[in-house]
Amino acid sequence: MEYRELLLLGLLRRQSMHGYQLIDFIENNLGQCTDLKKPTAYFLLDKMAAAGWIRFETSREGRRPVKRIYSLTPEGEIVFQRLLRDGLASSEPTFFWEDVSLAFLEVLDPREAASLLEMHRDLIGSRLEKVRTAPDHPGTIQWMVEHQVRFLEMELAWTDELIRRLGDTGGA
Amino acid sequence: MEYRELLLLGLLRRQSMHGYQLIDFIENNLGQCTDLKKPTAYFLLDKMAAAGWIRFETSREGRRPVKRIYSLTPEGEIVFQRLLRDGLASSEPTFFWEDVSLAFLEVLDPREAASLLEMHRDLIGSRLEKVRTAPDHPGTIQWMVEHQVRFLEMELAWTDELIRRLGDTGGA
DNA sequence: TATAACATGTAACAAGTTACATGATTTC
DNA sequence: GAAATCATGTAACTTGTTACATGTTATA
Repeated sequence: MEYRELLLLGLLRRQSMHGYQLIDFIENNLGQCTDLKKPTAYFLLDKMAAAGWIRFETSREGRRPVKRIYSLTPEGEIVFQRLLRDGLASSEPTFFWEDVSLAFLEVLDPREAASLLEMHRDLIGSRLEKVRTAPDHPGTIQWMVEHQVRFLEMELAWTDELIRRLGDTGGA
Repeated sequence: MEYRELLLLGLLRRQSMHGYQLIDFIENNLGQCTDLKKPTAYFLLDKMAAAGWIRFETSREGRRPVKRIYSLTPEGEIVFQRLLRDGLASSEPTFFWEDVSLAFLEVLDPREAASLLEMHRDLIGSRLEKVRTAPDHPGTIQWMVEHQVRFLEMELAWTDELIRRLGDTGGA
């Protein structure tokens, strides 16, 4: 699924913007939920403009580099509607590659394993705090953030349980 | 992190095997938690053999293609131990790209959105059932599977709540 | 006056996937 | 005799990242 395209189309649908603005919004507001990098964004904007999904007007302030202000075309709206429906109804498997370490946990001394997992838990904890304390977003964008919170809470509880299990083994 | 390498090293550490056997085991036993494809596996085995992490003996049954039976070298053991510890203590952000659709949910009629989310939920439900009914695995490999179960349960509850929220909006 | 922010890109690389190629053996 | 399984790979492609390039304007 072309989620990056969907994201850009959806944001442009709400408001015409230039590339830098889009990237800035995504980094500052959705940085916890996405990771769309600058060159990727510019590349996709070019691609979608070539495909006729978006078009741009150029504008210039002072002698700064020319800005391209992108907006959705009618074809872009159709693509947006399609991607939105496809994305909602579908479900791609999520793999936790980090769990490969979990699979071989028994190799380590339970105490060392527990202390490593405590570092892991702390990292999750600080991410959770960051997402929780972030300012609210308008409309259903907030639901993206909420989902991330639920996920991190689950991860925290799960890691705590693993540490407890290791404690039971090690203490026995 | 080189989780695919860690997985192969860890499995070879428990038992020497040839490539096909490894891939077969991963597909049939860890198919719900990983997605290591055949060419990737063969490529990584070559790479790790060249790096001296594993070595192989060739064996042949009848006139079938020669098998390469891989086993860990002492250097491979060191790499395994390092990757294991790094992987356990670290934590990389998990992004839910599917949630981009969620961010623009308000665009749709709540009833249509709810029915699309119901399809999404059913897909998660059937995945959950599949993981739950899979046979148990020895040792901490089972923890990988358990984590996946926890995750899918969370996803199911979350999707159900979204559908309920949409119902509240639509009914009011 | 140096640094950060504004604004847009290119080029090279990395990782992994898909589709294809090869050929023997067992099972239906 | 056809299809599935055993066993190993190659080549081309896709996707996205990192590092680099360019030049302006506001801020410390």
